Amino acid sequence: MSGDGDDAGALLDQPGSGEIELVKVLHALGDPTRLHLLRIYASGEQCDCSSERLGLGHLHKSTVSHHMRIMREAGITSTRVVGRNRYVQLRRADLDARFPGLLDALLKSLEV
Amino acid sequence: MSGDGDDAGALLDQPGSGEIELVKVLHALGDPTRLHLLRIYASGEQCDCSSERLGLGHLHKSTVSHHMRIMREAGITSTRVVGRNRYVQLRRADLDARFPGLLDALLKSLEV
DNA sequence: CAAACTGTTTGACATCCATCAAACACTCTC
DNA sequence: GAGAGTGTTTGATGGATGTCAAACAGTTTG
Repeated sequence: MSGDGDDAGALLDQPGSGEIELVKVLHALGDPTRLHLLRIYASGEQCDCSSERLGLGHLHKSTVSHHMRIMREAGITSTRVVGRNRYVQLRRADLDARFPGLLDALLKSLEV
Repeated sequence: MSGDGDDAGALLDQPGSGEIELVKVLHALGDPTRLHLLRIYASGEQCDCSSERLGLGHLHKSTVSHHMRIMREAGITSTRVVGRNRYVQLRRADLDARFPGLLDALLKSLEV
């Protein structure tokens, strides 16, 4: 059923847009797997955590969950719980507001 | 004396401008001390490693040397040996060429 | 309700990392 | 050349990290 009123799913805990710390963002992205995830989410994907589109088939599901948490707690992504799935999304507006130009520069750098 | 012909000092080993890897740069900057160093060097300083202007008096000199190496091997800084001093400098042009806009965005984000 | 599904949590483990301390290498100065 | 100065290298150590595996929790379906 639909639960207790949230028709779009509940949002997992995450830092407020003004609380995102640069050093945590950089630390989170200083890992190949999470940098790969940034690329995926930036392409507009909003897929669940076990999607094949993530390209993480070589990692255990608990490891993927671990990376998801790091990115969410750093303020890079937001996670919405819908049913038994988690939909992860890039916090593009929040990141742009806090660190103008950074995300765009990072995404452009990823293409190199 | 002047040594063997290098009047500006020898350059320590560093990756070529085309070999700088984004994930290594982000990993290097995902640390409070090194992010602090980035801010110092970006201000145009080109001081030796034990300068009080680095604001690292609380760290052992070998620890500072360790951070210097991480940043140099990531391609963020270049180190020139002059006499018994090491002059460290931000590789602004190389970083801009490889990752356009990234350094500016990072420095602007540091002001927040 | 039972079974399947999705993802988290906990534990274990090997590795990496930031830090300090001591020894070393190199350079400058006396 | 002896001593001082600057920074690196090596070793040690405690803490963080990435990974897997197993157990668990919530949800959907039969």
